[in-house]
Amino acid sequence: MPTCRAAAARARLPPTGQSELMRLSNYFLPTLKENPAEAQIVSHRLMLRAGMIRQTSAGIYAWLPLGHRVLKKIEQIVREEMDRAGAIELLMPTLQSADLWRQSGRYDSYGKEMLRIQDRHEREMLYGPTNEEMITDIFRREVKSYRDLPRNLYHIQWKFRDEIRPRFGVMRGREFLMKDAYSFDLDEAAARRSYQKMFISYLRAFSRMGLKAIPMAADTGPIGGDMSHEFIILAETGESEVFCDRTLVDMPAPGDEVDYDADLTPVIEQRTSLYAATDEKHDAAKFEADVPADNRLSARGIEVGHIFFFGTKYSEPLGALVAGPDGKDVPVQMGSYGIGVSRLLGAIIEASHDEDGIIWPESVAPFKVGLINLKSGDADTDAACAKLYATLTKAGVEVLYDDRDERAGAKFSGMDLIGLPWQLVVGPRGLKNGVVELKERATGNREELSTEAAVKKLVG
RNA sequence: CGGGGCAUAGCGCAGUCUGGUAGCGCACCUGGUUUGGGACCAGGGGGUCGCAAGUUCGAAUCUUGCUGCCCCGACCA
Repeated sequence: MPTCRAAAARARLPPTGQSELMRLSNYFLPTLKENPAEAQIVSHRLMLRAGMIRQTSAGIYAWLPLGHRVLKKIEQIVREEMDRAGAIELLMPTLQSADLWRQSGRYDSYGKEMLRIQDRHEREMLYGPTNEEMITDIFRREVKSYRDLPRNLYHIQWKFRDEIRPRFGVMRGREFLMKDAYSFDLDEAAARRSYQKMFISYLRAFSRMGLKAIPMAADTGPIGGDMSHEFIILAETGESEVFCDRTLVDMPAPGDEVDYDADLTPVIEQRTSLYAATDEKHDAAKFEADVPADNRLSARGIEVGHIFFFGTKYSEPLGALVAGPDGKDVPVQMGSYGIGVSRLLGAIIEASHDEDGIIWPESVAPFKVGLINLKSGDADTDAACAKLYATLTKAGVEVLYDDRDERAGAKFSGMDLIGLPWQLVVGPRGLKNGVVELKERATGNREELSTEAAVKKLVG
């Protein structure tokens, strides 16, 4: 009965992602005490120091285990919010054929940012900087009728744009992970609804990551109108100058009760009626006329998402036609919606850190709890830690256990650096009195509790 | 792509001007003392000084070329 044996073997494996390997003594977390010279901004420095990434070429990074965990968390939040809004996940390749791009006319117009490659047959290929052509191609082959609309297809895939000057770590890398969604509708009114769904979905996704993202009017290119927004996180190190009504900053995102089938216009107008623009779209006169002086906020921001409607820009040249109710073929109305997944790590750190290190919002933290054994080798302390580790892990709490034979100070500062939301500190002195210490990274608040109370607090 | 800078041990740097065969701090290894906020003592390992050519008795150091990385600008999720 080989199947049974296999099942039994599988049952003995630890649950996904959580095992004894999450002991720091056999994990892979190369932290740095000093700042690498090449890192200029705080998020880049902290990501290097916290052992999250290492640069392999200009603007190209390897994701070390800690960084990889955060990347996956962010990716998952984006995925859940896309799915909730009715988008459908697929996965397109990173390498594309030049032919498609010739059809859309972008092969020549895209310029040197596009990384062009030849295969062994000297066929022209490219490493995709985006996927409008490819998704349109996939769509046009299969969808012929308005009855199959609307559809919104997305993937989360690595992109490459050969930036002239990559900088700021993962905020402006050449290779980056991006979620890009593409909507297909019969007419512009329907396309507007698709756009609105993404708008709401973005507000929710960023909010779940602990970010205050502000939608700002963006350039719509040849189409015009109000159908393009950038989602901006305010940060000193942001690349663009932004202007908006202060009210927008703390406006809460739509909650779980949001109904994507209902009319979303009021929710969106609540935001778009207030002034918000990046420097390219900024109109100083309008800003002063529309926004009371006290509410005028001019700051710097990081673009973490961009949504836009572009109508038939690709469907027409690529021949993505569907039959309407009248039986006549029309090009589909399309929109595309990007989120810079890898860039978000930098953005979150820019928005959430202090002089000691990163402060992860719980939803994207690589682990929820850092368990600190203050005296590895001490039988009682080891036993207490092992028990806490097992209990928490069993309850589904992600724990990174620092069981190394290091001094207390090194463990404290290391944990502060990597920024896990909670530090559970266990030492012989406390155990003698039946207590452990729980420190909240964000506030620095510490409290002494019984192990049971600490577990309850972390599990609850 | 234009302007500027840097390249010496895993990280941060000195040594280059004035050529004589490589050093400091952190990290790492061994032993000991320590142990509640990045310890101390002693010993030790690790470098074709980015690459190539040239000048010279001799090059990390001078010359030329190349490469990589960083900063400022134009461009972008």
